[in-house]
Amino acid sequence: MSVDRDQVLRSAAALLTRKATSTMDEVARAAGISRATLHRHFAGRDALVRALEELGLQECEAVLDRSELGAGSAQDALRRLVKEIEPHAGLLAFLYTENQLFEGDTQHEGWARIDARLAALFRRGQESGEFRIDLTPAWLTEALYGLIGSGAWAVQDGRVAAKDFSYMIAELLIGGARRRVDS
Amino acid sequence: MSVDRDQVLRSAAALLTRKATSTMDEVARAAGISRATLHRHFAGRDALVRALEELGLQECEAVLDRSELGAGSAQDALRRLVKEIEPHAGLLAFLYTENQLFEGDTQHEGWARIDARLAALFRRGQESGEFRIDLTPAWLTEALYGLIGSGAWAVQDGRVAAKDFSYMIAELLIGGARRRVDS
DNA sequence: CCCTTTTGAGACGGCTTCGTCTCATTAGGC
DNA sequence: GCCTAATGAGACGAAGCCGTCTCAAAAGGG
Repeated sequence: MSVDRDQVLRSAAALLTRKATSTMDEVARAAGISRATLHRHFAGRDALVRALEELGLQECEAVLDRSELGAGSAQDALRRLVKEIEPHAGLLAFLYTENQLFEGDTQHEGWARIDARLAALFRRGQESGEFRIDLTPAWLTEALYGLIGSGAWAVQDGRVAAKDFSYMIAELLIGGARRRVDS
Repeated sequence: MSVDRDQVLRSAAALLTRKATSTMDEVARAAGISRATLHRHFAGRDALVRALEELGLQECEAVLDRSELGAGSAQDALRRLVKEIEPHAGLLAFLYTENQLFEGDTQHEGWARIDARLAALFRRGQESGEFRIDLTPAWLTEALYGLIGSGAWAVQDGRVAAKDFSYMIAELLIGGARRRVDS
């Protein structure tokens, strides 16, 4: 009988990804439970969003761990990362735009850790000579977030095929649109 | 005495860019007018957003015209485009995320025109051999929107210098992160 | 088979925002 | 200097959503 908190979170993530302004009632219905039960597990909307943020952080940390960003070439590490992060792209896109709403508020420190790990990957690529040095690691990190969000929305609306998601993102981020003469 | 409608729109755009959930009262105060006057010019919040969408569309069309996307190399055309669109990046970012909220609703047909013109640019680059053909024009268009949004937010939060905005976007989109061995 | 725990349904008040309205004030043309 | 039109300030009800509460029903363990 007891509600699976994690499953509620995941269904909430899926719904809020599609419609970021969903009400608590819609979130509850999507999870197949009543609004009362939803409130018993999450004190309020803020608590729900913060729990989603926590979930997103955990997923990201896990993805970063699995991707072994320190191994092999930075390019391949980045490809592994994008591939691994694909299942969580929707949640990430939601959290990314949600963060823009918290104007003055201090953001969760966990994101600083994620940002640092991503920036370190780009910096490693620059130091090894794989990546160009005129694009800052901070910007590449930001661009990665943006492309993940764009990709998630484009797939959701059918503008891009789901199977191409990780390829399109990784290739654009790594190689850009220009046709390569070398390699 | 009479209120300058266009100026109200622009201040609303600037505010909503920073805080997409601003109330009508905040929008009015930001424009230096009363809520009553704001309502005299825009029937409601929906009307305001739609007017902003119209403004964004006009700006985009104007930018596309000024950029002369058909002239010269596709790369240079894209660089001109990004440079020209910079002043409107905030409004674009707002409208881009706002569109995600209108789940089922049919979006303004004007965006289809913009999309088509952008996709045509990327297709031209592919046909001329400048751009790779494994990234679809639709995805490149989507990625351009995403990077503009990310860039606008990154500049707003101070993670990227404002002066680097167009360079970072155009270079990443065109050349990617990989270091080029050839020219 | 009973008893405890969890859930669902719904009601309730409160809060925020919206859209409308009124009325006094002010700006600016004539 | 008057007259008209626009504006500001504020009140008002309506609507939507939230958070809490109650109570009956259902589940599931012992």
